[in-house]
Amino acid sequence: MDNQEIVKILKEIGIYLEMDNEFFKARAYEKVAEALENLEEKTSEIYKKGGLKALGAISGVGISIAEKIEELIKTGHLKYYEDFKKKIPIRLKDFEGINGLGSKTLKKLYEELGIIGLRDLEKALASGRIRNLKGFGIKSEENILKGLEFLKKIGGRFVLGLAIPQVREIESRLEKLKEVERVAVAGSIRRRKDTIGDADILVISKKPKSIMDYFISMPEVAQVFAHGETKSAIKLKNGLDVDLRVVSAESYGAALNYFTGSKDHNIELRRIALNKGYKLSEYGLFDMKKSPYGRSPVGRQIAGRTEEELYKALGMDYIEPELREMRGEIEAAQKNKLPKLIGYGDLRGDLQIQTNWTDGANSIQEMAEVAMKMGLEYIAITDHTKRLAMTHGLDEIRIQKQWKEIDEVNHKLKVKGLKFKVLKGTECDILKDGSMDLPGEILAKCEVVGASVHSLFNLSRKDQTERIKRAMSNPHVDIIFHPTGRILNKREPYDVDVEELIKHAKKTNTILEINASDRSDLKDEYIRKCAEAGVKMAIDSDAHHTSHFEWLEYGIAQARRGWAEKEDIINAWPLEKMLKFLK
DNA sequence: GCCGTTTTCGGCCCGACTGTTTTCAGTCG
Repeated sequence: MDNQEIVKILKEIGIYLEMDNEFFKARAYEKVAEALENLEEKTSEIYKKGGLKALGAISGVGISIAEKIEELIKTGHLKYYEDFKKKIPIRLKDFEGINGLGSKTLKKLYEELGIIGLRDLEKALASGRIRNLKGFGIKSEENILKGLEFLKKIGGRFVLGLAIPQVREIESRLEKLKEVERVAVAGSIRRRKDTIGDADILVISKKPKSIMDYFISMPEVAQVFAHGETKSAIKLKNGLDVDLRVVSAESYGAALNYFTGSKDHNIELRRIALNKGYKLSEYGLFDMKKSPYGRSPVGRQIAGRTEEELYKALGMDYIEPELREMRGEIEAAQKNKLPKLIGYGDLRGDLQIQTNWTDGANSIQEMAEVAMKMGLEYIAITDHTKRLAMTHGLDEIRIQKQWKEIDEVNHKLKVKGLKFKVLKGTECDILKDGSMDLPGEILAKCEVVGASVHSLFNLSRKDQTERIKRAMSNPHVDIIFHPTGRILNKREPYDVDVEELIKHAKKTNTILEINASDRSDLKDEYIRKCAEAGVKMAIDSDAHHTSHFEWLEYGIAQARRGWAEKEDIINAWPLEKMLKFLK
């Protein structure tokens, strides 16, 4: 049984416990589910190695839950869970993501109307049975109906790069309102998670009403969930949920911190505050002891105007939003041991770019001009190779012709007195056995050799790992592009032992790519492993169009989420140093 | 159900908004 299945069952137990008003037990199960979700190692492996004791070492796992996990791993079943299912046989997964349907409502819908799946729900809505339930009305029926529509249409999470432009557009329109003093985007967007569930926007204002009225009546609004003086929530026509909160300047830092999350990070901060005799809320950090009136229920505000003073008052260094995932950042901040993250302006080059020689839209010259405007100092042209026939991939002859064009572009730049450099590169296909799609003598003449898997995604884990390791061992291969092959919301990664790849990258001095497009590959956890292992990485746009250089920002964001510093990223280095490092 | 230097019992983050209510439960983040 893999982690995902265990996580799903633990989460469902949490929902069942909520139905029985066992909130703290529910939270205990949820916490373990979250811990397992972030676990690299398989839970079954942990159990195999260390038994119940090793399970108990996982954060939040005590005797009771450890035994339940043991039962799941050993037998594939869990009586405790199945008893819940017998009592209330709802397909909980069906209702995930429908706004407004929580555990209590689901229980009621089952007990009163026998609803166990989406189809039952649709029928009940159509026949008007829901609006006649006690505690329900026309509005509740409408809300469920709308939630259902969106679940069918979109369902799930947005890729960061798709959500950010739209949210920034709303942000800039809010900024122009005269009642608005300041706007900030918080939530998982500020943490730059690679996919996001919704958007949170904060506004400082003393006159919230007109801002809220504007917000809920924007042309792209599809549905209004909430419309209050300090909080409003909407769904956009494209399915993205956006929350807007109005806060005061005194509370801005505390509110920004609170609405940025992550939830677990916030809970830990609040716990630390409590231990110090403080209370932390989105309104600020309050000292409950030192109130002039003794132990007042309000307390005296000691921080909250800025995030910086908040972290300081809690006795730790400022933590960048990208790190706030409860992956050791609080402990590191307490010990002054946070990494100095690579900055958003630190990239000097881009080492994966396609042009109209293959499946790109623009010429080498055009790509170079825009890259220069973006502030880069060098790019590598890395068109596909012949194996990828649908892109008209380059063979030995055509790539040499391309080199001539690159020489011409470089010459023109030089004549103009520009320092910008275009490098000769390739995105060479890795064949089934790990050999390369272009001969060694051609690769030897490329300045940057990237190697990619574009075929046979379903090889066994062992074969896929060996295939890529062999490519790494090739004396010409500098970088493995998009090492796990995933595409956000579209394609799962192929089965490959990334830890083994990281080890072999270290051994062979091969660079692993952080692909900044919607592949977001490597992902943050692997980036952190690379940084820890001393494996260097490259953040590349994988641009197929001049507009795609903007994606680099998302690649840097993921690198930061992986605790990467400037020294870990070779294209944050000056050209000479970078070239010297390549094989 | 978990956990611990306020510790083995008694807490567990905390507040806004909605819809259906005559005072609040449910949901969300």
